[in-house]
Amino acid sequence: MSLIDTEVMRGLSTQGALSQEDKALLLGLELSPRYMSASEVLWQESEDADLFCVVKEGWAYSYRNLKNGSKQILKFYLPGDIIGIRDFGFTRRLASAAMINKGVICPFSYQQLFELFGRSSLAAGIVATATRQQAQLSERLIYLGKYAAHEQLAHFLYEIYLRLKRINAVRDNSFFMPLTQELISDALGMSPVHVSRTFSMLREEGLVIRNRQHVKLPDPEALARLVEFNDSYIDEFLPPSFSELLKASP
Amino acid sequence: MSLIDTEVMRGLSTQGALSQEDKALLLGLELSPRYMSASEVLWQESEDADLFCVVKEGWAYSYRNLKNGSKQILKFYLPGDIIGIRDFGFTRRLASAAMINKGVICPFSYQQLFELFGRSSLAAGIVATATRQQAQLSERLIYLGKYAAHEQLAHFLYEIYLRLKRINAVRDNSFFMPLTQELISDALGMSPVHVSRTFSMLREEGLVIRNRQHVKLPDPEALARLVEFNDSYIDEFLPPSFSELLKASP
DNA sequence: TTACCAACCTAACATAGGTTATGAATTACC
DNA sequence: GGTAATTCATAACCTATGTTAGGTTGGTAA
Repeated sequence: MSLIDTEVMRGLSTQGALSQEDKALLLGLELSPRYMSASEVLWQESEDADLFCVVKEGWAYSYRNLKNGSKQILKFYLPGDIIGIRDFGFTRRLASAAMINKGVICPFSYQQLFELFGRSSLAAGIVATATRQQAQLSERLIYLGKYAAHEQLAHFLYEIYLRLKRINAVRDNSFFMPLTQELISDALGMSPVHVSRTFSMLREEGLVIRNRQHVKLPDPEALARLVEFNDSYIDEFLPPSFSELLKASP
Repeated sequence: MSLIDTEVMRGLSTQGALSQEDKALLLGLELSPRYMSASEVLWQESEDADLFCVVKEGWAYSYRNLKNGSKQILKFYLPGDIIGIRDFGFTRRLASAAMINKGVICPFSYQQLFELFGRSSLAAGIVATATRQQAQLSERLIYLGKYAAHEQLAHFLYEIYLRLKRINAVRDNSFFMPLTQELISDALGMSPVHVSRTFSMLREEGLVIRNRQHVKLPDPEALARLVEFNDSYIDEFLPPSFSELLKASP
């Protein structure tokens, strides 16, 4: 069983348009398979990310450990699935990964993937963008799953705050946010009434001052501590391999 | 303000490695900006997907309308963000998108993006894979946000069922699933006890028969109806532009 | 000014799901 | 084979959040 049988190849092959050259290229990427035991860890959150894997046998999953001791599973991987492509575009793993039962995985290095992209650094950039958006989505998934309403809202506001700061739209810890509580409720999956209640709570604790579309976070760091915010998914630099590639391009 | 100021460019520019040629290429992609009013819809779910947009002014958001009349917001987009890249790799929109307040957006066609990828159909394949994974994640997000436990579990099981069917691992509506209820609870964000309760419920309704790692769905379609399953995100063919590109490659 | 409407707040009540606990069934390990 | 450790089922109780409802505020238009 080779990469030909994986998800990518299935996608490409259904169109009957994969050249022999491409197939050879892909097979060239294939490193030696690894035999994994049940529960064996593929990688841990925040380790260096330099490869992805095709799951050949067995089931695996990716997950994040939460501060309260529990964990949120992001995805289960079945035979033929690719695991680890999510971190392509980041220097470090955003989530841990482990086997469920015993199986076989086949690793591929990101470096080789970069080379596939050839001279177009733009392609890599687009991929990085898509990847980042996915990372933000994962972050939200985690908060929806396991946190209380006030933690969700705090996380949400702090994320908006960081994203606005990047584009210089924050002045004196205040910013413009054209969202109604109803919109926020649709985003966080809670009722509008509870959004209001939760804002009141945060206000009483002096964490958020809100007047219609004007929001002030008197102590952003306190908010961040409340939610144990991990901002690497918002603002990370490109990994070294990216910049190497970019500098090499004419 | 041009694409240079967007997320992609920020990422690439921080490394100081974007060639004049690349910049010119990007600027060439830029179509004429569109002035949008508040609440104006960019596109609706399941429309043809053929472009993405850079939000230049104003806020926007992507969302899915749910069967119960409410909606789940997937993401808010601030000035400088790219909206619609999520659907790259699909023929149709997976979510709707609309403005929040008035603003300006700048559309780019997918077709041009494909051409950027140049001759490497593999690059496009990798992107498509990453995109699909993101789509599955979004689907989960929606279920975490707005649905009751039995709907979440039904959706989860039906998704596993479909993914296993693709790789021929389903026999007589039965399949092997090496997950404990605890793992499932970590994935769905509910307590293990409630997973058990919910399995009991589904069993009593004759929808799911489960014996340890052996699962049978006597009537998969009934399950699918229960959750109004949209399987386009699992099993979609590549869009026409992809196959054109692939056939054109030597 | 007046009327109207959307956004928001707060309260009272209902309920889905969390928590804790106990026992039964399976599986893993000596 | 026997013992321990998982996994699962079910029950009793509790709490966070949903629901319904009524009132306040602020903006907008006639």
